[in-house]
Amino acid sequence: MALRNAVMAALLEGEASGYDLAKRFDTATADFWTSTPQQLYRELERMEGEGLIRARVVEQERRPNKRVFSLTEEGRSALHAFTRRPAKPTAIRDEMLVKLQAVDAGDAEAVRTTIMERMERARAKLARYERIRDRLLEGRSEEEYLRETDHVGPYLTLMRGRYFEEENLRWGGEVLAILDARAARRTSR
Amino acid sequence: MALRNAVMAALLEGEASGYDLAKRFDTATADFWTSTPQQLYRELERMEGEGLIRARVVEQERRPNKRVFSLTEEGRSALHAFTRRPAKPTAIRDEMLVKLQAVDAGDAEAVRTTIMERMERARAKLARYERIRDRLLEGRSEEEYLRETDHVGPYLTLMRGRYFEEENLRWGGEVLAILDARAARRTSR
DNA sequence: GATGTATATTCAATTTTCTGAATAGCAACA
DNA sequence: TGTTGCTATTCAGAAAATTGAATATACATC
Repeated sequence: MALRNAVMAALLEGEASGYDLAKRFDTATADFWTSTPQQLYRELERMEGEGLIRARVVEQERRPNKRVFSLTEEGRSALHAFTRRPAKPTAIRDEMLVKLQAVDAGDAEAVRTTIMERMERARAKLARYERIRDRLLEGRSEEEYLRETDHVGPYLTLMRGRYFEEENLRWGGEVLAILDARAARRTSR
Repeated sequence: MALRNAVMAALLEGEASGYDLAKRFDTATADFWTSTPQQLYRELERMEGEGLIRARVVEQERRPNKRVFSLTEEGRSALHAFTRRPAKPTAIRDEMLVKLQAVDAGDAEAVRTTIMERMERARAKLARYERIRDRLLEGRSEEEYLRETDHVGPYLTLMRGRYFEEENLRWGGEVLAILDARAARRTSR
């Protein structure tokens, strides 16, 4: 029942199809909530049944038709109620960090590779976030934007995503240096 | 089946009871993997059945007896194999960020409170991480420690946790300032 | 003497999530 | 002309996670 809150929050930015949402909630792109398409479509069905969202079919010429969802008034008020309830603590699950925790008994080279891949992914995410930011700002400075818009939520969560990935890169660099120094010492013995 | 890898990585640092692990994997204390006691005890049973860990009963005088688990050779090699497999991307789920995403249609005051609570928690976690760090360093500098120890994994993941919480505080401060400025503008209109 | 907190574990039911498909149209590329 | 990739969605089954208990001992505090 937690996914629906994330879905409603996403729909605040405008109507979206299940496919649109699936892209937004993909681990490769999401900055604070992830989900699979299957889960989303099922939840969307339920939410429509409960009147939180409504669907309209958009006929497309060069693509399969799609169902586009938007928030109902009921959904809006459910979302408002959600913002008043206490939030659960952040749930993190990161296999990369489990691997790193076990690096001393594991395959150091493989762990190193995983960290480098993660850094590459962080760079890609940062580039993506930067594009989204540009689209939001529309040429304005951050200060101007925040003064003029009545829609700060997406900007603030995006900011969080940006900081997170920037920090991933910084941390990853330090970790690689430490692992390298260690590997060098080991082979020289 | 992912929890077991985190459990094995934790047991690398020495034997632990289900209760010990439950504390380490608690959302309030964990830095990269969370789990409930129920889940842990069930998984520990299975892992023991599969020979990845072994248990010994410790009789205690002033407390209930406990079963203390340690890695078997089989567990060690399973952990080694895990470090060679590709890691799944980080899974984050953060209701606070969902609330913030929806702040424009929600209760701004409640969202503000949530962020302040999260910052308080970040401070507590940082203090905890600092204590763990001191215990690892034993008075040495970071450089000395990393040169001398053959056990860098826990230090590097701890570093990640520290950076993450520091950044939470920094970001939270900025967000509060922005929300405050917005609230001030709104009431003055 | 009661209440709350910490240790230590277990059971059962439900809900959620993940895995692995399958379908179907159209576009782009070799 | 075949292959791959993107849009768009659905089904079924298995695995994992969450929720809501319950039990028992012992210490500390009011």
